[in-house]
Amino acid sequence: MNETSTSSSVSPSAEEYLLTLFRKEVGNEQIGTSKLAELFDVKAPSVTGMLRRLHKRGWVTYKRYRPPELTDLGRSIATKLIRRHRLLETYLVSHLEFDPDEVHDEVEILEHAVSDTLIDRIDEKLGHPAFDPHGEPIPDENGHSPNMNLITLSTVAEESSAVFSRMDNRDLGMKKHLTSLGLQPGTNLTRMSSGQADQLLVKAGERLLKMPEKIAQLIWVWPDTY
Amino acid sequence: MNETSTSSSVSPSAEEYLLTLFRKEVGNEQIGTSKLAELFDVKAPSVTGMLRRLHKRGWVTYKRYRPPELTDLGRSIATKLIRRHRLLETYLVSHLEFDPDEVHDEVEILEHAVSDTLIDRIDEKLGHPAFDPHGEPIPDENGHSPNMNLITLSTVAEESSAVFSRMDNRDLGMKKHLTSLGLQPGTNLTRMSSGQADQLLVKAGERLLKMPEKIAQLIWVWPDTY
DNA sequence: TATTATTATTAGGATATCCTAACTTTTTGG
DNA sequence: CCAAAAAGTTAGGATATCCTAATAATAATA
Ligand SMILES: [Mn+2]
Ligand SMILES: [Mn+2]
Ligand SMILES: [Mn+2]
Ligand SMILES: [Mn+2]
Repeated sequence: MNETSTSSSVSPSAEEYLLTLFRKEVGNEQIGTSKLAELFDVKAPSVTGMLRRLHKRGWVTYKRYRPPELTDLGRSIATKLIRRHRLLETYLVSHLEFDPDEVHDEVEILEHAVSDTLIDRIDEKLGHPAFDPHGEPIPDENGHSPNMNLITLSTVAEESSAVFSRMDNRDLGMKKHLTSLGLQPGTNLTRMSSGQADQLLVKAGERLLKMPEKIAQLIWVWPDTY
Repeated sequence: MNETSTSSSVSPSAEEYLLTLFRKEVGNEQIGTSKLAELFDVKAPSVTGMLRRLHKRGWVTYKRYRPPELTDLGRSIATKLIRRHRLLETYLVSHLEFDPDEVHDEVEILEHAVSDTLIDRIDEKLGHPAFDPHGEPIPDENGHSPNMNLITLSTVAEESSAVFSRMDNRDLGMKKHLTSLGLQPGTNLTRMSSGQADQLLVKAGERLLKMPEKIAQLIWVWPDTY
């Protein structure tokens, strides 16, 4: 049923490792025993032991004295965790007055305790956000990260159109503002020519909007390519 | 600093025991090894082992072959946990569309993972509620439960109103029945005069209900006092 | 009250996580 | 290229939780 079925349950500690390895992988970095030990505030032999267990479970490949790598299974677990983490951060910031800078520690623990059901409700409540309060992409239910080949509205050529995809949602005020103007994910936008340099003219459905260049730089769109 | 300082940290399992013992204590019940084992889905020797650890930590008194009792310290820890539990249930129901009947399992895990900060934010967001969605009292930050001068609906004078607070929730069937009639914790009820002795006439919102005296004896309400 | 049934404990192990001390491999830099 | 330094592993324990099998205490009942 579940394409990424876990088969055995993952402990919070194990989840922490997968999450960390995933983040390193995304950043094209590697991480060894002592860095992991420092990060988790444990001693090196504890890391060696955990890596052996993770390897036995099929979540990482591990050869002694070599930096560990995620397996496909491990990566799929990590992707789900990243989704949880980022949705939770987004929720705490937007619905519970957390500061983006203080939210991480709370979530580092919460992420291991919330059910899929709760995550789904939060996701809905948030309107399926694509980015967390730090601007990091939130993978969807299938583990796919939002397409990062998006361009900003400000780089769309005049007389071309594009589909509004997402905004840098670190700015809550802007989100409300744009929504009130009728700009939502999916809205088709056409950039019209405007005489001014620091101002765009954007057609959104019926509406014709004047938009400051600065705002347009924060709006990510799917260019109409063909 | 912390008047009920824990000194050592409490594991989720230990918390579960304290919570359970607290609930039994409130209900003037005792609970022994095998009931606890059944409740936690472990075998009896695991319970004995845990009770010895809890005793060593000073959270319960335990003499072999005798039912365990909370110490003052254990009770103060449990009270905080009850507060968390009930605030979380209240929040999930009122802000995340959880059904009162499905919320408990989620919270049973969450309660061990949320920080005091998050609990405070939730409490604020909810406006410092005194009762959870099941009508159970929520202790305040100091562990004091709201005054429960509840009376049964059957003792409410005719032509007086009261707020539905809780029902004897050992009877699941009745709960469903009342819910289907629109009676939930928080519902304002007015007892109308009815000619009959063993039957009440109750106005709940728009509805006018006939209710057997026996049922009314199981419904606890907050009388409209002024 | 004597016997039986129920309930609870002890003994002896397993697994997960973490530790210190001692040892090995890899990396570095002269 | 070879000896330190750095990084990583193994050996041997500790604690928390949980298990099965055997044993003991308490409660129920004839
Ligand atoms: Mn984070
Ligand atoms: Mn975490
Ligand atoms: Mn509950
Ligand atoms: Mn719990």
